[in-house]
Amino acid sequence: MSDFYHHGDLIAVLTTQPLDRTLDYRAPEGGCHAGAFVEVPLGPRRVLGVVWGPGRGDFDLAKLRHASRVLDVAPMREEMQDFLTRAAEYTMTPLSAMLRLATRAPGLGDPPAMRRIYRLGQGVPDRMTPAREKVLDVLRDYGGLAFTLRELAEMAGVSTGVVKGLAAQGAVLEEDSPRDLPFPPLDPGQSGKTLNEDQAAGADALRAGVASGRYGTTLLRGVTGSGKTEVYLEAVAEALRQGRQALVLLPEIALTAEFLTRVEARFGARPAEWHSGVTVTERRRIWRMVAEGGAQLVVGARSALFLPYRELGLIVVDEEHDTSYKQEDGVLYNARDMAVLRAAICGARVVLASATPSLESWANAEAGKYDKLVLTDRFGAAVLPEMRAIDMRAETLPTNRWISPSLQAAVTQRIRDGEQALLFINRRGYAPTTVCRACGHQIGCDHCDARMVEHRFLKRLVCHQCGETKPMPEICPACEVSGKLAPVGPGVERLTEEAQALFPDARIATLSSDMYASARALKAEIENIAGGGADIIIGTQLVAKGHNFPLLTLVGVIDADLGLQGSDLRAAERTFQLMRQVAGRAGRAEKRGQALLQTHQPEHPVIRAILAGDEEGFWRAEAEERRQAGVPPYGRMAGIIISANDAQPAFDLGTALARMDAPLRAIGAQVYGPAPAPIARIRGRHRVRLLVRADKGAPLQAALGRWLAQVRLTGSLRLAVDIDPQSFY
DNA sequence: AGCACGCCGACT
DNA sequence: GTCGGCGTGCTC
Repeated sequence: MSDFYHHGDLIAVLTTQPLDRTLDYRAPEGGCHAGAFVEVPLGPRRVLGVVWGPGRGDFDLAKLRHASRVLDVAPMREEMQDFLTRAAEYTMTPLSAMLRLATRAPGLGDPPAMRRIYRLGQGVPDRMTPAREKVLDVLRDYGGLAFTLRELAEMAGVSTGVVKGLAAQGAVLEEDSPRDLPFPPLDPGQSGKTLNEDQAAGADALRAGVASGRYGTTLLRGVTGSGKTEVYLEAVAEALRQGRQALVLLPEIALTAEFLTRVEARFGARPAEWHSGVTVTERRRIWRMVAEGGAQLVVGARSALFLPYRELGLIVVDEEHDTSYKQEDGVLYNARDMAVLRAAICGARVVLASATPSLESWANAEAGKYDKLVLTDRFGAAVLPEMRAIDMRAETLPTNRWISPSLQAAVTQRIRDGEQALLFINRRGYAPTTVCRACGHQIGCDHCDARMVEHRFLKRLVCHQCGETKPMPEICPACEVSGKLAPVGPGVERLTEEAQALFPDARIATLSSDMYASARALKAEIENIAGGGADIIIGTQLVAKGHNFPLLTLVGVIDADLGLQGSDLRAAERTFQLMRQVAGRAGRAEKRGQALLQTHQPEHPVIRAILAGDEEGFWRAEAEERRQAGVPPYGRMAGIIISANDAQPAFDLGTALARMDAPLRAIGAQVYGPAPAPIARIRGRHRVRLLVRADKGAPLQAALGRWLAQVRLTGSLRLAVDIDPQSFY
């Protein structure tokens, strides 16, 4: 805490308001440290800000106002300021928007909140009643622990009045305690699962990395069931031993529950859990405890990267290839890349874990920028599934049927043997399109350009883009003929219908995120299935994400060609990852599994690489194509999204920008477009996209800055830069 | 982000 | 004449 500003000193404050610079203020009464969270007057309001440094001095001194007060939270550390600054520069996002990500905790300005808790007292109640007895029993059972009024009443099965009555007589003690309690300590000394030779060597390497106390990234590769989690938990243990904090990022909230259980088994307590589903009070507690050191391990979604860690020693990015690490609205950032940036700034280690790494990470490891660790052995006797293509050109299928006779026979066999089969289709709903057989009209969303997807389960049409729903119309909205609207193509619900017809005696479970009211209901169903509660599982992408089904020995991929078409440069990579991931489901336990891919192009290089299990071959071929084309990771790309209330001004601005491309040409970059953006209309706004490609070492952001500074946005025009865009089609 | 200021069409 | 639409600019 070297930089201290005395009352009245000139300070620069970064506020959460969307101003792309700091504002000068005078230091508040009592002074403040650099990094202090302060409340400052701005126009008629008071807003949250951080003391970023000494004032710039370029504003009329007479107009300067004083910061109102210093908030009662730990000041932002210099490394966090660095991180936000560099993340803002990289993503070309205003710094204030980055600060908003870092202050997404409610009640930051409030004094530490207290709450009333109840514990066992010495007093004896005048009269003992059954209800009172129940309350005292609960407190005795939990030896000395204290609970809130509601918790205690609920546990005892009595009304809160009973607890109050006991408190009035001293049989129960009423106390005030801070609401934001530290998390229970994790014990790295407990022994974890027994590791095999391969895993033990991996764990040693990761531990040594953490112990070095210096930045470094390790790509941890291991097929499903190879014990990746156990291995990187040893790196977490080492960070805890060093007294440093650890962060584990997971791509999907649905995965956290299972992971938390594993952490509890390894370290004896549950870590802090951070994602959008966590309550407001819990978020506040986590934010404060992370800053004060009362949380050693955080498990969460990408936004956990912006918590105020005091002493971060390790970041694990699990399933690092997962596309949901890329934030696609608001601040556009890739949590995997930001994790590496953050670690580099604060001297932490990064572990990127995946069975099927992204090509970016694979290339970084090949180039020696990342360490490489490969886990090969699987637990127990299970081996990789046998993978085979079903050539759909040779199968005879009636219209509106998608399960081939070959796949049907394989499923029947597995059920007969008392095993489970999974049918994978990456499409939610009943049918992806609804077409009028009278006029050919396809029902689209009124707000977007996306097609509406029929969901029979919800009895509505749903737009998967904006979430808009409407009832299924009786008559065609175009030609007004009634009764001619027909579903086209398969979705997970329609596949379930087909499976019910083909396997009438089988117990069929459908796993699709929109069919469960809550994450808890979904988790319960997953557990039920894992315990043998179904013979056939029909699922979307959801099942590709790490759940463990011990009885599952057959995976049938309904449409392995989905994702191969299109000009998306990552299509092949994603298809490969998805197939490997799904295929990894089968045969995790003792039985040898099988994966069957229904495809119309069994000779396609991606399908062949999957079938051959030739990962290195796939990556090398794909890497070479990208190198030739000069695209990521062998070149740099940025998307420019221009949006407006009407399509024309957006297109005009795009065209104008494409013409004035001198700043881009100066660094050897090219512009493509304008073209309608991947989603040409969102919530009534029209979107146009330009793509910029540059060579690997080119100063892309600086050139983009000079290029875009040439235009001014008027009216409803908005412009957003997407560095390293994920979708190209 | 808010909020004020300011410049043009529809109303009392 | 004035009320109010929102497009533009400022906030230390």
